[in-house]
Amino acid sequence: MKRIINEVGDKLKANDYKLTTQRQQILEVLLESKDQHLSAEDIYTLVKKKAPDVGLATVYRTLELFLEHDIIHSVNFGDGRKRYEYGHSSSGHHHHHAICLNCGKIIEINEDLLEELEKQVGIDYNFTVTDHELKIYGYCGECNQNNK
Amino acid sequence: MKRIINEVGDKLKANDYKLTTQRQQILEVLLESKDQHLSAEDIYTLVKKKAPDVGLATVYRTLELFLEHDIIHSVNFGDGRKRYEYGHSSSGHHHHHAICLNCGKIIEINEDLLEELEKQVGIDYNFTVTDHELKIYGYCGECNQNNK
DNA sequence: ATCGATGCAAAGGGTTTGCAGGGTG
DNA sequence: CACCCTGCAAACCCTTTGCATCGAT
Repeated sequence: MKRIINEVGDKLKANDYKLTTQRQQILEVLLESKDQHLSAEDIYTLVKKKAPDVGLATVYRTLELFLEHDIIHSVNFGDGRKRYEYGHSSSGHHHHHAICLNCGKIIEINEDLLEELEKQVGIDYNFTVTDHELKIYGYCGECNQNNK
Repeated sequence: MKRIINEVGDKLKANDYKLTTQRQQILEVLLESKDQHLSAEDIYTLVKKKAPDVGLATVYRTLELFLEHDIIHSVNFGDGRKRYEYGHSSSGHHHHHAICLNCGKIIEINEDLLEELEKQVGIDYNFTVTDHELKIYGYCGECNQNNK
């Protein structure tokens, strides 16, 4: 984790931004909760445990900064708030989300069968694809079980 | 269009809801603007042309009602407001959206190469898929042109 | 000493809700 | 006349912004 923090620090410094204490703490929270899909408020609460004086505005401003520098990316599950995850979208990581309509659980999907579709879209619609986001809705195994 | 309106009316009546004048007008706006990705406010403005007395709350409540009855579905492009389209998601229609990061244009994608992925997810994650939503980000032909 | 970064509180934008009045069966 | 539906305004939630202060070069 230390390594990642340093990398982020360097990336920011390269663009004349600082990795301040608060920013580092926010980054730490994100790294400690990978694949948790935290909202800004979630992050705020977690950071407050380390640094009670942090402000919600700082969290928002930091997330914005991280987004601009491709340090994190955001996902929108349509529940009115954005979620944030460490890692940039263009890294080829490309994981998707399956959302259970019953319990709300979010499952990471690591298949990536979309290369072909991306290529096709580029050709058919003259569109240069830089990223994609796939959400799959349905019912998870547990909820299926319980509804039987 | 008349036919669709009647169908919707029947569907609502079957569940003890009425297709009131306002609801019908909202439905008409949605039918007249297919593939336009209207926000609630957009719809409100358009309905106001037909019926200046309509309230924004009614638009929201009607959209909610239509959503519950699978008459429309909503998409979230991450710009802070939901968009609404006539048609339910489980109809096999399944069109996707390509969003230009420069001009914001939204292009309908009608390919559907996701069946295979859906099947795989069902097997690998024990997840019953009912719907999916794909957003493709990048640059449209026009914006590519102009940036050269 | 400068200039970005922070915390607080207020403002903003989209959506929801409480309530009293209106319409329909 | 009962009950749903409506319009209005206020409330709500998440996010952004203004401003004075703080902190690191």
